Amino acid sequence: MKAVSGKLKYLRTLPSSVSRFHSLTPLASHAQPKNSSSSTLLGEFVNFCYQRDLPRAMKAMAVMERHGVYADSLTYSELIKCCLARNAVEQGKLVHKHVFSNGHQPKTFLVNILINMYVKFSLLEQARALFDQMPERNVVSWTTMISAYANAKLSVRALEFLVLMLREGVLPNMYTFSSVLRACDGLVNLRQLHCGIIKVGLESDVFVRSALIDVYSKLDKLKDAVCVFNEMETRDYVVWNSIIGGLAQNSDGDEALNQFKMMKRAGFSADQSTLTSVLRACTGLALLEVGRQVHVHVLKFNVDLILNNALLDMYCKCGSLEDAKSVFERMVDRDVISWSTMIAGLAQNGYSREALKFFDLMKASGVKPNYITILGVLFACSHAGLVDDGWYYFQSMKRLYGIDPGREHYGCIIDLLGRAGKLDEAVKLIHEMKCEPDAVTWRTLLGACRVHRNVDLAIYAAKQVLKLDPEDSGTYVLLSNIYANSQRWEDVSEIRRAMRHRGIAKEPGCSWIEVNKQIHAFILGDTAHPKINEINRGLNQLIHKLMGIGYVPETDFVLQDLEGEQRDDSLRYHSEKLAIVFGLMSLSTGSAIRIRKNLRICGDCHNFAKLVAKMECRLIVIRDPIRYHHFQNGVCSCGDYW
DNA sequence: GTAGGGTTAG
Repeated sequence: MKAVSGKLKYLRTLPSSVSRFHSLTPLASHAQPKNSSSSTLLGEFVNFCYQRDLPRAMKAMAVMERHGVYADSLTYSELIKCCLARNAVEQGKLVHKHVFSNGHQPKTFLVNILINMYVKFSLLEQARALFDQMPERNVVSWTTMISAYANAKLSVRALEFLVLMLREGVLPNMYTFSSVLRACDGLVNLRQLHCGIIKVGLESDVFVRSALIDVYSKLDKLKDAVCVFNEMETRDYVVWNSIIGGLAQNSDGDEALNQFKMMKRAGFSADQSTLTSVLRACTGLALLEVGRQVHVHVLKFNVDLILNNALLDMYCKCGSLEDAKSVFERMVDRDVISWSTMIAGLAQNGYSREALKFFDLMKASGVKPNYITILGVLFACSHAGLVDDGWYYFQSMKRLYGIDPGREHYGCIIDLLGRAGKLDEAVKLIHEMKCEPDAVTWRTLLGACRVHRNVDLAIYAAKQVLKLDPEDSGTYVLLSNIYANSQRWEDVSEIRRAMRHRGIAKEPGCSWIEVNKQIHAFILGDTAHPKINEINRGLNQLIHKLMGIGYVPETDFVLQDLEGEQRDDSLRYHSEKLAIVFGLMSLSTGSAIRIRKNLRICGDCHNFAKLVAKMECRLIVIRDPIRYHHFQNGVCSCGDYW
């Protein structure tokens, strides 16, 4: 065996030169390396690497190591790519050992690739060890580590590495910033980073911009996100997706849909991410018909799980469970989110038994429930008044599924006990909670007090709500009504004073209905709708007809008007009543009337909707901020508890 | 060789 000449070591072989080695006999397992020349050995190895023949390349590499033969960095990078593609962790480690085995320090380029390999194998410690040993680290070395930490949600470490990098005098590039932005979980850091980006002149990079848009919207700074978006001269489809996603996730569905139109106008077509966000916007706005239109485009991506989950949720939240079930049945894959969406969707829409059946099916299919799944299950129990089942699931969730009950789970049980009239037990549970009750917890109890007309406890619960959420106008109104009903005028004026002092005004009730893919909004006392006179006439006639079958407009609203619209002459014109009449006028006979509201539905409107549904033989679905009400044949799916 | 966007509750 001839000694290997220095020239041969780290011979630079470009991919275009691969053909040079094609004529060489491949290194068979029985080949005698002793008879092979160094160049033949190397040639075969290079060939195997570029052919992505991992087993043979690994064998050849072992032989080379025994003979002190080494290839060039580019060939090793091909081999590492091959290990990554095959998820061959052990082989990857051998390559690492091999390139360091001749006592030479490999090129920075190659070490960066090895670090990246460990990162992709989720072996962060190995990546870090390799990084620490490097005599020289360039921007790629630093960015690879920063990106790894950002992916692993180790935000502090990612930011720390940026600082260390700057201290070492390495200038971050657009890759560094788009990586580190993902690790940014505070506004102060974000503002600093944004300044840094502008300072080094990278603010026009599309990757950096889309990351900025994303982080600003995740930190609830939508205005800043929109600002970054508007300042852009060139936008690509990811930038569009970032802004549409940001808007949809921040409950600005209108603007998300608007930007989606602009995106199409700018010549970009929607991909899975775009459609997911558009569906989320439809979900928030309860736009069933627009959602159905989007569904047609979703069919192109029928194996995309996230997109299908968003579609499921859209149908559930728009109150069309038949569509949701049909999508669910056709899905190729279903994960815990698909099942949880169905369980919560069925429960919220009043199909508790079916929700629990889905939970059994989910377990049978081997999918493990998570925190949110159990919430849906408990919600289903509380909705159907299944006190024992609810308790069972609540008390066994830790043991069976390893999930600690959180505030929301307690909330479901408080609701369950409250619905069953067990108010004392509900209060006891609040005091026994392992986590601090919040405004939502107390509001849940307040809801139960409203249903069971427990004035003293309602006052107590309302005070607790206001301690934790002093801006909650609905609770002020409710408390003031309770005091008024008990002739406690001093307390009434105290509440009004507090409201004035804090600048809290009652939010006007608003209902939305979708007709011909257009949203029609009705606001209490608002006469802006072009057909308002016709609607008012229709409403008066309808009320007259309903009174004939026993409708008595309610006047006693204390403890009924939980966050609902005002109790006065305008009661007759509550926004959902206007929306129902408009629905009757505009939608074809027999089609469902679907309405979304910003406030809880009041007792009178609830009664009104039940009777209209019966008299007109219509399904009326009203989604308030908490619950869904399906009115059919004179009854509501909520069982008159909300 | 290093980078950006999407799903369940509240």
